[in-house]
Amino acid sequence: MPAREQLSGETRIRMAILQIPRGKVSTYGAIAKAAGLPGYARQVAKVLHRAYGLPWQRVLGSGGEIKLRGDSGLEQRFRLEAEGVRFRGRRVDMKAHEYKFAKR
DNA sequence: GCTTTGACTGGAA
DNA sequence: GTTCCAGCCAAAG
Repeated sequence: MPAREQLSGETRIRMAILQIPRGKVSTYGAIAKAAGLPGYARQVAKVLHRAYGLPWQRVLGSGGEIKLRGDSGLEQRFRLEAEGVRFRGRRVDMKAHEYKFAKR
């Protein structure tokens, strides 16, 4: 298999997102870092926007805040609650649901 | 190949 | 709580 360094940023980001288990969530910054690309939060957002087959609902902004607007935001919240994720106001209870990526 | 875009972040006021 | 600002940089057009 190819070394991680040869994979595109998009691919790495996708792999990181796919590691998030059901009932857990993560943030843009954390995913970028887990993908080996610290500071690429915006890239994560763009990949998610395409999100072919990715669990996009498990990705939140810093502090567990939903960054989507309108319907998408409501749907995200709805889907997460269906997985057992608890909300406090407009944020997810990160203390209970933040996913820590495995160490390389 | 240059310009725009982006579901961001963290700090300051 | 808020608004504003600068930084990050690949992917899309």
